[in-house]
Amino acid sequence: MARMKMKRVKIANETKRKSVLRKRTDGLLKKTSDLATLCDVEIGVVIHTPKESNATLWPSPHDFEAKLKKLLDFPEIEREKKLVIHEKYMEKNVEDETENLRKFERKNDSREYKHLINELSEGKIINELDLNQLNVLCSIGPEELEELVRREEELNEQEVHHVPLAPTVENSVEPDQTIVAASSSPRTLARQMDNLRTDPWFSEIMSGVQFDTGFPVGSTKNNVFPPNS
Amino acid sequence: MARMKMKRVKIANETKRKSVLRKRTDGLLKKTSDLATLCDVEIGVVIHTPKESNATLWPSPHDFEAKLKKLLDFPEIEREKKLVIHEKYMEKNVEDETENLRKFERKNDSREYKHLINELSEGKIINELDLNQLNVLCSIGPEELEELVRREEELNEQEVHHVPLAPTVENSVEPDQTIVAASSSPRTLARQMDNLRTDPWFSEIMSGVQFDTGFPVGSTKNNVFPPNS
DNA sequence: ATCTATTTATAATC
DNA sequence: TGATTATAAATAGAT
Repeated sequence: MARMKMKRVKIANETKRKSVLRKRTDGLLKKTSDLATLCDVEIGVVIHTPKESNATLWPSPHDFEAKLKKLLDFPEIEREKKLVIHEKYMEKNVEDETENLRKFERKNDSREYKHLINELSEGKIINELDLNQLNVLCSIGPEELEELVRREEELNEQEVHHVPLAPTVENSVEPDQTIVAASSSPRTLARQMDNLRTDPWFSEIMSGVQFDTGFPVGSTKNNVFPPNS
Repeated sequence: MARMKMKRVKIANETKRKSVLRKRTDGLLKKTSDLATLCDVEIGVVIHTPKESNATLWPSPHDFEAKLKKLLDFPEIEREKKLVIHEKYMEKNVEDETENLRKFERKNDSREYKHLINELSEGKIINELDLNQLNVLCSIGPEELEELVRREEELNEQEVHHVPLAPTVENSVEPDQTIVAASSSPRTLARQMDNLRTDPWFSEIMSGVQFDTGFPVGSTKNNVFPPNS
């Protein structure tokens, strides 16, 4: 930022890292404060340094708690529907922007989703797909969906229950790079997909990606920000 | 910031305010991401627009929830954390500082927690208590807890299910402005309290306050709460 | 959504 | 730690 452009990787030198943490935390919280004031929104921030045994909360612990409570006290389902995410700056997703774009450019490549359909037919569960694959999944049209259903039925005739259609959520693993589509009740793959496509929460996620990459997934209107605005 | 220096007050024009919200949220989350990467820290951000029924979470809702769950559901892992507040950019906290201190001064007043026990016995749920009351709650010792349990049991014998230990969420009434107390599973009051007392997240909050105000809640060393930490 | 003139944030240095 | 300052980033207003 100053004097020199920094690489977006963990700072090796510990002293420097701590210095940067202090300065940037100040900066971040100032911006946070400004945003909260200017736009009349409530913001909570928690910064936690794993190795150090402390966390920074913004605003005060009391207010932070209140904000969280507001959020957490919504029933889970309702809460999910209210969430809008910014994938743009996902943690550890900084790697290669080019690679990202390249992947997204293929999203309309029919071969891509046909391959996906194959994988899905063969039992790959939606939970295992990465964001890009989910993105491709979104571009699957009605015809392809029908095909998917057909192939699924074929498979089911041959070997019932072989396909793990109702994956359980694995809480013990932290799927940071993976969006997990959790279903509480068993569904067929096609049903699962359809649910996914019409799930507002998922829509939000995908539209968030869309916004970030500039590659529309669904509707182009009012996706990322305040749905009610 | 550009073209003109802005006043640090709520932007009157709504269109402009929303525009600024969008832009600055992007900026804030980019800085958040940078900080998390550069300094290898975990950061959670929630931006909530009171009148809108959604919130922006960083990182993804999934990861954000995972982080929270870590704090809330797995006490044993995060035991020894101490909160540090940044007062620099605290939201309007000046006014009630005195009030805060005054309340904390009473924390060791036994009458205070006996009154609380009364209220609790009468069905007041923990979620409804404010931070100061929770603070008092913390100073309740084993004997008092037992008494609390006794009284609770008495009440339960007399009128089962009358005490709203597990309130339902009222979604139809603008929950954005209200702190809704929801428990996913019914608990006894004593259990609830015990959970609270051993909840590291809560501990953090309380010790953070302690740290913040300079008024020790419990011991000045480590935490207010039961060892294990 | 894009484009600059400016304001901010901050990396390096002391 | 706390300043200083040259430079990178963010962004207000206009398009």
